[in-house]
This record gives sequence, C-alpha cells and structure tokens, in this order.
Amino acid sequence: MEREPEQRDLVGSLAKGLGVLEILSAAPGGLRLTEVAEAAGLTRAGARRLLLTLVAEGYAQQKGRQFVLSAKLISLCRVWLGGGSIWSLAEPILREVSQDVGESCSAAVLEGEDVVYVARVAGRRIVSVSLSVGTRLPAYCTSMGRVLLSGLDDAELARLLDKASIRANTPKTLTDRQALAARVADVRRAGYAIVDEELELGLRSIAVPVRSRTGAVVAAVNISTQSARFSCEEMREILLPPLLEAAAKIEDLLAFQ
Amino acid sequence: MEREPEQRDLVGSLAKGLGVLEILSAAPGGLRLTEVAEAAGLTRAGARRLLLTLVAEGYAQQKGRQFVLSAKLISLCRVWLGGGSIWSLAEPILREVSQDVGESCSAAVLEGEDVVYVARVAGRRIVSVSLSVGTRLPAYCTSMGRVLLSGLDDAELARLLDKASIRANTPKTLTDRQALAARVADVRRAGYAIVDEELELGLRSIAVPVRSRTGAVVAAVNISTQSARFSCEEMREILLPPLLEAAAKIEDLLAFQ
DNA sequence: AACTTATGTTCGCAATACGAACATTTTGGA
DNA sequence: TCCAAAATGTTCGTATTGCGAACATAAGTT
Repeated sequence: MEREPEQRDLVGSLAKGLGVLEILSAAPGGLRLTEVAEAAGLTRAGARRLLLTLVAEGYAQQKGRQFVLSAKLISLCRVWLGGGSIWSLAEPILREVSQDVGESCSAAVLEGEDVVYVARVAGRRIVSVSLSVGTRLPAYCTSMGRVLLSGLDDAELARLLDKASIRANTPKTLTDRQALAARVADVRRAGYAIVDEELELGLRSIAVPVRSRTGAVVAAVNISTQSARFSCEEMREILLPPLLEAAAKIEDLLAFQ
Repeated sequence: MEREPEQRDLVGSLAKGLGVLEILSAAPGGLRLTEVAEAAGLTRAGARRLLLTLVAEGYAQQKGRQFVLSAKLISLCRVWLGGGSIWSLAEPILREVSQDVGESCSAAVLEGEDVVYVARVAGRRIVSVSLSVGTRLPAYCTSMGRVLLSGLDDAELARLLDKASIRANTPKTLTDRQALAARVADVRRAGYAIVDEELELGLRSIAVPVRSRTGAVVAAVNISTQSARFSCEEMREILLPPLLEAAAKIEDLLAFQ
C-alpha cells in the first residue's frame, strides 16, 4: 500500500468536501454558497450539499447565508495534540530547555515543502519570535526544515527542491538548489543545522533531528533567537547541548510508540 | 436554508470520511486499516478508500500499515485562527451558551483589582444586564472576579485584597477581607463562583475559569441573570454545565497560542 | 517452512451524488 | 415601497461513483 493509489481507490466526494473545508478555513468571516462553489470549482448544488454536510457534522455553522467554520476543527486538533500525542508529552521537555536558555523552543514536522509547528514554548524575552502551533514555514530556509530535509534520501531531496517555491527572503537566503542540497548534506553529516538570517533578518536558529527507533528523522526541535543575542559559535557551544538532550528525551518517548 | 436538511441533501461519503478523520485524531500512535474499519463501522474496502483519500489529500500519512494523522489539520487551524483574536473567535461559543439559556454571557480578564470585559453576548430578556466589552467592574464582588482571584496564590490574593477599594454595594456585599479570602478559597476548591446580589440588588451570576495549557487561570466566563429568574441551586444545575463546556472550548483555542 | 492474519485488487452493480431546471427568497436600487 | 436582479432552495432523472464480496498477495508468528 506504499504505491500511489489508483484514482478508483479514492473517494472523490471526500476530497471535494475537504477542499471546501480548506476554503472555509481561509475565510474567517465566512463565505456564501456561491462564493464557495466558485472557489471550489463546483456547481452550486454540489457545493451546497458539501456545505450542508459540514454543518450537519459540526464543522461549520450557517449564519443566514454565510457559512463559517466552527470550533469543532479546533477541538479535533486539541484532541490530537493533547491526547497523549508525542507532542503533548514533549512540551514539558521543550519548556525546560526554553526556561534554561531563555529563548523560544519548538518542534516541527515536514509537510510537503514546509515545516509545520507541532509544539512551541515561548521564551522570556520581550523581543521574541511570534510563531505558533500550526504555523507553516518553508523548509529550505529554516533550521528545522534543513534538519528534516537531511532525513530524506538524495532522490527525494532533489525532487522536493526541484518543485519547491524558493525565494530570497533576505540577502543571506541561499536560493541555489544545488547549494541547498549541499547544505542539507552538511546538516546530515554535522547532525544539526544553524540558519542565520535566511528567513528573516535578525532571526537565527539552531535545530537537531528527532529520530524514530528505526533512525528515520521524524521531527526536528529548535531554539530560535535574535542574532544580536547569540553568535553562531555561541549557539553551537551553549544551545546545542541542551537541544540534543531534549531530542534524546523525546526519542525516548518515541520508543514507547 | 435554516431548516434541518434532508438526508438526500447530505453527502454520506464526506460524513464517513470526517468520521475516519475523527477516529485518527483520537489515536495519536496511528491505527491499522482493520482497526479503523471497525471503529468507523465500515467494511475494510470502504475504510481503505477513505484512508487513502485522507492520505492523498495530505491529512494522514501511511507508515507501513499504520495510518497516522498528519500536521495538515493543525496548519488548517492556524490559518483559521490567524485571522482574528481569541476573543472574537470565542464569541460564537459564548453566543451558543447565551442562546441556549437565554441569558447574557461574557468573558473577562483580571486587570489590577478589576475585571475587564473582553467579550459579551446579550441575552434575550427585556430586563437584562447592560454591560459591554471594555467595562471594568471590581473583582471582589463579581463572579468572574472571584474566579480570577482564585487563580492567584495566597500571597498575591492577600496583597490585592489589602490594596483594593472595598465597599458595600448592597446589604449582601461581603466586605471583610478575610471573609473574601475564604470565599475565594472556596471558589478555588469548587471550580466556580456564584455571586448573589453583591454588586447590585437583583443581579446574580455564575462564573468558571478559563485555563491556559499550564493550568493558569487566564480568563473567566460567566452567565449573568436576574435573581428572580434562577435560584442559586438552579444556576448550579442548569447554567453551570453549558458554562463549563464553553470554557473548555475556549481553552481549545488557547492551545494555539 | 507453514500457517494465520492482514491487506491489496478487481469487478459487477446499486446507490449515491450529480446537475439542470424550476421555484422561492433575499437583496439592492430607484 | 416596489420591482428586478441575484441568490438560494428544491426536485428528479440518471450516470457515475462508491460499494462490498471474493480472490490474490503480503506480512507476521510460531
């Protein structure tokens, strides 16, 4: 079942319904039937059925002619994150690191060409990184992204970099695909990644992999800070050891799954 | 379109697929095909199609024979939440309670010795509580205030009560600082507060805490009503359950901060 | 290696989802 | 306020989609 499934093995109505859910999630003020139909490329009748089903299942609410996403999606995420998931168990570990070094500490997984934050603990600085659980960032120019990419084999990495949207966020952003591949190979060898103002000027972070029992890179953890606070060398000396320790503790938790 | 929709207006495959998504969200370690089929009350073939579709759409991943929810759902929540403040998103939750019980429903945070209203939904009564977002009321003699004070430690509570301006608004107002501290301790133990005509004759309200992930009391939600309409006992039996449910839903939103 | 369990695949078919057309409601402008 | 336009609701014939059963294959256990 690792192969690409045949189209006949998929349920088109479910795919369409999920598409409608995504459209609604990007419209916090709600949308009207016709707007949803257009956005989803469906007829009114088709979109109406899907919307009514989302309402009936509790994922959306109807206010007059507006369809608005309801908080059920949030509850579902909460169940997943909170229900003894690895990420709820990892959070105290991240909190300890964050309190130890005074910076924000996060965990993320790879989703397509992005990383998605699955756990985050804020640091105690006033000027601080404002990212949250659920935030997506491009993998190619983030420390956790680099670490997660280092867990792919060369063919997968080449394929992903080939298709990725790559742009220079700052003058320091590495955008050449071959140079990126070489940087990821460096990360693979070194066992950690430091990204220095490639996502945003002033933002520097260090990440390490979290591995499953089989050695696969399943997540990354990082510490993000301001480049004014830690040099790259200081990150290596001061931030890397507690980060490696946190990753090891999270890996211990993974051993039970 | 406000009527209950006919069954033929709903898409059964979407409903089933959402059911599978919910089953996966409650299984952080993942499930096998047969387990999902049983949990969803579907045949293997049916469950397999839905699972493959969730995988194809990015909501799940297949690791060997395990199907695991992916982080896409979380990033969808982030997109949705990104557009507004927590309290604007909490308003529909308060509205639902308000419509259910017919009374006004509010949320507030602690500022100094006052509570400050951050969200409010009016009830449908003609004689009704006329307070607004931004309104400040003294914490010591309001239900939300009592709940918020119950989140302080004893030293903080003593300090605040010592400095607070305390006066008898009605003959029922508790003004003795030690008696107030004891009442707050009661609230801490009980997990809710009822304030009975201490702010204003005829005004009775019940409040519960909203807690952050770390368990800190960060806000309170309440239902305010006329003492002619609900006895304290009825408040406990009729108003407390929906209020606790609303607090839990708002706490789900807080998980994303 | 043999057996059991679990999953993958195929195919006939019925039920489900579909869209078009008409009916009704809502909205906006004069 | 009235009317026309826009939006949504409803119905129904039908084609397509999703279905499950049966067989094939793979994985796990002893």
